[in-house]
Amino acid sequence: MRREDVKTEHDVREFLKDWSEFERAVYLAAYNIPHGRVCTYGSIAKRIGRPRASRAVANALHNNPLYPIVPCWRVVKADGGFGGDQKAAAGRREHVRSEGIPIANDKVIMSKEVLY
DNA sequence: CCCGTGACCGACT
DNA sequence: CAGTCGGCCACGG
Repeated sequence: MRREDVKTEHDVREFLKDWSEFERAVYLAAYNIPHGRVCTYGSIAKRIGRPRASRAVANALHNNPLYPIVPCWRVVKADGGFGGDQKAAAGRREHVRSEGIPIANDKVIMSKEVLY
C-alpha cells in the first residue's frame, strides 16, 4: 500500500499494519476528527482505551507518517495550546485557524461546539 | 532491562 | 492566573 493511495480508514489500517497497535489506534482516532473541529491529546488517549497515555499520544502524532491524510494538526493540548517547537506549533495553529476554528492568544478557544 | 526523551495533564502553589 | 511538580507512557539506544 503506497502512501499516495491511502484514501479510506481501511487504507490507513493497511498502511500501518507494521506499526504498533498503539500507534495505529492513535492515527486512526486522529483520522476521524472532522474538519473544523479539534480534539485533545488526553481525549484521544481515553478514546483508544489508554486514558493516561497522553504523552505517548503526542509522541506518536509527532511522527505522523500520514500527513496530511491523518490531520494531526487538529489535536491540541487540554488548554487549547499548541505543543512542540515554536515553528511547527505556529504552522499547526494557522492550519487550524484556516479551518474556521476560533483562536485567541495563540490558543484554540475550547468550546463543546468545536471539541470533537 | 534501565534510562532519557517528549507536540501531555491535573493538582497545587 | 502563571509557574512548578510529579506522574504518565511508548520508544529507541
